[in-house]
Amino acid sequence: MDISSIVDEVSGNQVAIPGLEAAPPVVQSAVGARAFGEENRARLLRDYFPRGEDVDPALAWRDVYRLLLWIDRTTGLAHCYESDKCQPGRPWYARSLAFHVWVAGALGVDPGDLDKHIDLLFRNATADLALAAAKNRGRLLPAVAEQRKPYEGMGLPEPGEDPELESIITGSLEPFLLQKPPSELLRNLTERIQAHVSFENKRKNLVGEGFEDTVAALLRRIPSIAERHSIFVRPPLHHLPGFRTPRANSKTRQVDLALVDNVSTRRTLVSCKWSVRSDREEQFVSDFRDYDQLEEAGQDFEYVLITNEFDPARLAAACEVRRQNSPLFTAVVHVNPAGLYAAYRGPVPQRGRGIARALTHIDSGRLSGLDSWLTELGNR
DNA sequence: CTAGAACTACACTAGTTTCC
DNA sequence: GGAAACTAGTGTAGTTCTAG
Repeated sequence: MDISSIVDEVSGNQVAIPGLEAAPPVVQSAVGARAFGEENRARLLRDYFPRGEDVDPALAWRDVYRLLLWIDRTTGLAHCYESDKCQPGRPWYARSLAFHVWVAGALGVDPGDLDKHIDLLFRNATADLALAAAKNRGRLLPAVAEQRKPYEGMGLPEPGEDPELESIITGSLEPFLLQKPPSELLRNLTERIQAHVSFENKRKNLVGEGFEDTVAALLRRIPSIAERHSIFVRPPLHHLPGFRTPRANSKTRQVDLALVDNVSTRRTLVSCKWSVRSDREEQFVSDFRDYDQLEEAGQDFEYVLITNEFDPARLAAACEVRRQNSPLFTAVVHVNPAGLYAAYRGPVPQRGRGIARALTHIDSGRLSGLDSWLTELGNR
């Protein structure tokens, strides 16, 4: 089937021009001990954005996906949902396919090349991490020798040894092997495989605050917003006007992101969550209650959720959750609802009550996109 | 009635930050 | 310098609900 026809169908107003954009290089550079730390993330973001260039609110979502979206290794497709539910044959595989094709088209790249154009933050950070790890390994070698010394000659396993994995490798390759590979080589191979797998587990440590940093970086590069607002990343609440310091023995409260309008002093507290779990929906309400209790100016403040969640039920729940007699969130913002459309509608008809609920919220504007939220913010 | 969707709850990994 | 505390998002399993 011709891919471009699907792209046209599901990508809405985004024009797909496969191969148009050159893949940005993954660069390695010197870094301190914390590859995923705030400082290194800030540096990676500075490197990513062209110096002195403004961000177009309508296209900001592209930067979010280029920086943060990743390929699920088990399916080879852009990640939009838990990997177990995305396995071939299961319902979310169809949605992942549709989303993958949509996002490639919307970014103007070939679906087969998408991996080279996204996940820049993590790929650069892990390159830095690998560098730091290589440095550390050599440093610890003398200590390792010292620790193992008393047990010399007892045939203790070497670090990194994984007999089961080794037997899988040798077992499946046996018909093609003239001889058993040297154990040194096998251990090296298993270590590399383990490192490869464990890299993926580190992603969650970057996505959380990395998403907050990315949104802040975008806000700062949109002149109509930046000129009018003070932008705070993970500020203690009492650093914002109109919020008091917590009592001596209670913890200081932080919020993911905050915007304060310099003219009207309107305050917007933002919760940035790449994805949402139902057991953390509770947290939205209790967070808000805490914020509300620290408010001392007697003024309303906005509470906004920015997310890339794809589960329709969770999105609908976020749109519908209430406190007292009004919606909890002033706005619920998805990185790009067109991606949701692509996944839910796709070439294969979708069923399910959650999807219908989520689509209602998109159509009504209750669930908005980063583009319209940023544009509206700039036009105030 | 049944398969799949939705929900719930907890486990897990691996990072940063804080405190001594 | 290192342990403990904290935080993030994801994995996963069991249960309940619901559309066809």
